[in-house]
Amino acid sequence: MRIATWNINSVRLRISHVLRFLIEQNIDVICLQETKTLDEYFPRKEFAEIGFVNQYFRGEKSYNGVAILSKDDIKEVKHINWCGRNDTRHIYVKLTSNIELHNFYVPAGGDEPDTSTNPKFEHKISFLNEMLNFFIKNTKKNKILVGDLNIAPLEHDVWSHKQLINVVSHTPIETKTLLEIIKTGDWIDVMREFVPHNEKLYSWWSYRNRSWEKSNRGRRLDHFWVSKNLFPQVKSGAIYKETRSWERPSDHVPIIVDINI
DNA sequence: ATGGTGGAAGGTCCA
Repeated sequence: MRIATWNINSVRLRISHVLRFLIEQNIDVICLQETKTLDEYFPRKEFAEIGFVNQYFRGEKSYNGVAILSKDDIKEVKHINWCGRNDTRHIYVKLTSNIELHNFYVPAGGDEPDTSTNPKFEHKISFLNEMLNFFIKNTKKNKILVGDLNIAPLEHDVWSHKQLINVVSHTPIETKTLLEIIKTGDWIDVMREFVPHNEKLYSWWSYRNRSWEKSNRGRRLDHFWVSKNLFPQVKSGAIYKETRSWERPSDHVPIIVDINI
């Protein structure tokens, strides 16, 4: 089974990109973040026409929004309202193989990395602490967690560890908490099993840099984790950078993982 | 130190 995750920054604007990607890469299950549309406007028909007939999504106008679309049946769908907000940042399903697949869009956190002055950063840290507590209690096997987690946890997940150490997405409180979630939840950070920790690895390049590819000031904000027991079944993991060069791209690129299930 | 761009909006917030 080939599972992908992608923050597409508007599913309606980017529908042709997503369809092209799904077809060209022969994806079976796609997890989207930042769909940015109400459910009534979600492009159901376009996805169904290329085989993604099982569609589960939660969206809102302008902000957030997550979706899990699958060619194969899905057994159940749920979500959690993290931090007591109904803000469409999470959805999870049970695949027919009984694997629980979580799709997250973690708050970006605003500019100032100070929980006492910046409510957005406070929200992000609270969200992470709730994730930590949830996955400490929920240590079942057969889980996958993907999404835009808006944190680049390792030194070489950013173009300059030194210059970004006080920039939201790479501050110690964020990276420490994310690594703690991985550790206590018994997760495997799949992409870092395929790319050594001393090599740069990014999934996002800012729109604010026109020559994004040449300057290559990226960050690894998007993630694909599997519970430890599943990792032997993972056959490949790749960040599909090509989409960043497509016309009017998302600032994030997809991750593709092949897993025998 | 600042601003750079893009998306949903149709002003302004968010990333």
